[in-house]
Amino acid sequence: MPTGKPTVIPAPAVRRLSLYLRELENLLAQNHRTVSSRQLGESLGLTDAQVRKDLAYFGQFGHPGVGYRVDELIARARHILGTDKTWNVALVGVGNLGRALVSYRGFIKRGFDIVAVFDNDPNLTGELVDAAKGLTVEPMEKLPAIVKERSILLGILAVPASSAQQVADRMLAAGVRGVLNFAPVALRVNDRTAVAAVDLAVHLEQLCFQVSSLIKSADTNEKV
Amino acid sequence: MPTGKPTVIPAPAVRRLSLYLRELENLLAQNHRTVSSRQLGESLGLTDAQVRKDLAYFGQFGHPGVGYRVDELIARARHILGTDKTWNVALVGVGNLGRALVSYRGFIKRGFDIVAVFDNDPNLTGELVDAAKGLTVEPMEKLPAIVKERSILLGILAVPASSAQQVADRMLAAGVRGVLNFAPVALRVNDRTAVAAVDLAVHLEQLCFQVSSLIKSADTNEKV
DNA sequence: CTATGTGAACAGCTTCACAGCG
DNA sequence: CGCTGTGAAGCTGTTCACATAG
Repeated sequence: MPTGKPTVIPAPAVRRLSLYLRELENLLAQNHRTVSSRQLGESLGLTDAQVRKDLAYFGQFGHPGVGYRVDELIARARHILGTDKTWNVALVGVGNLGRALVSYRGFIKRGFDIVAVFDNDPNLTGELVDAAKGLTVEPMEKLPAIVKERSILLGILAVPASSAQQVADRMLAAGVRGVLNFAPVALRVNDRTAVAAVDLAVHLEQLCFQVSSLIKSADTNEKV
Repeated sequence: MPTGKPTVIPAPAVRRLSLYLRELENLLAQNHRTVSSRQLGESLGLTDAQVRKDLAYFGQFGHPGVGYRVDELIARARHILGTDKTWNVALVGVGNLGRALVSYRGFIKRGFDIVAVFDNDPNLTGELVDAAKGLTVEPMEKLPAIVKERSILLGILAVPASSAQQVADRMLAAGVRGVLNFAPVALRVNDRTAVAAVDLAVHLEQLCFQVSSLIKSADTNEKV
């Protein structure tokens, strides 16, 4: 028997799928029943062809002459991304950023529940970090037990760069399969594990480059 | 006279330049004098050819037989990205995330200084958000004056999705030329302005997709 | 002999344009 | 008609392989 889905999906298409999903949820909140590839593309700065091609990678769920049914497409996108069920997440590092992430409401809305919080600092152990959930800070020693107990597959790393690799290693040893890394270092992990990185300074830096380019080209046009 | 630098630089190369710079600063801290394209690539999961090609877009600053001088390359990369001088930044939205970003140490290290903080909520006005800098929360009405006064070109948006567009509009009207958007919506801006977006839930979602793929392919291999 | 810089080959992604369906 | 799905074309980015410099 040949493979059921032979096509390999381009990484950029997967990234955009998240954005489509976000936009679709906004549309649903505004009571839109259907949306065309043109509308969806416009709101994200993409062409209609791009949207159709992307969605076609994941299956055929458009309706010619009508567009895409919003609720249907949301369900499909969630299923493809894996967020049609809630994922339990562990967070390590109770600094300013860690605390903000624990109380960030956007996660639970999209299928992620931070169910355990760890820190190396014994002074923080037991501190209540989320009153609504009754979440308190656990010591790192408890990581393996809690990860297994609560079926945690995803981890958020909000520790300083200097300890990021070592904490990541402990997460993987405990059974975590995906790490969202906020520390400004590249992590080394085995090929059974996925890593996504968010470097806040890098994002500002990229913005800064874009702004510099804008300013420079404005100057040039002025002189011409 | 023809254009001095005819080549247009690929966006992925610019993104990677930030990562090279970060890695180079780590190397400098470890007292490395030079680095080869192979070494630099390995630490970031890239090929040596990719690194050389990227750096060549920005100029010729390698030394055949030796590699790249770390301090020299850092200076060049900073100059290209525009972070060889410090940028003043305004932050809007003093929620959990906003507070965490104000006290994030990673920004100043890389050339970004949050010099003003705003919030819509009058109850927050005057609150001290950064003791070291003596930064207090300003009301939105003061945005235009303070942006001009402190030569602010970059803004960080840490407000709810529902008010993000409107706050962005006010930032642009005040003279901000680049916006780093943490709200989960696509912003509409004029073409004189740059936007970079960080959607925390989207990053987790992408991670989740990768993990699902890993688990799925492991299952498949097991059966074969 | 080591390591860069770069044309040329290759791969992958995006855009085009249109057949086909509701 | 309107709008999707999709081969084919076009374009952009990556990898290769080697001339060249120290």
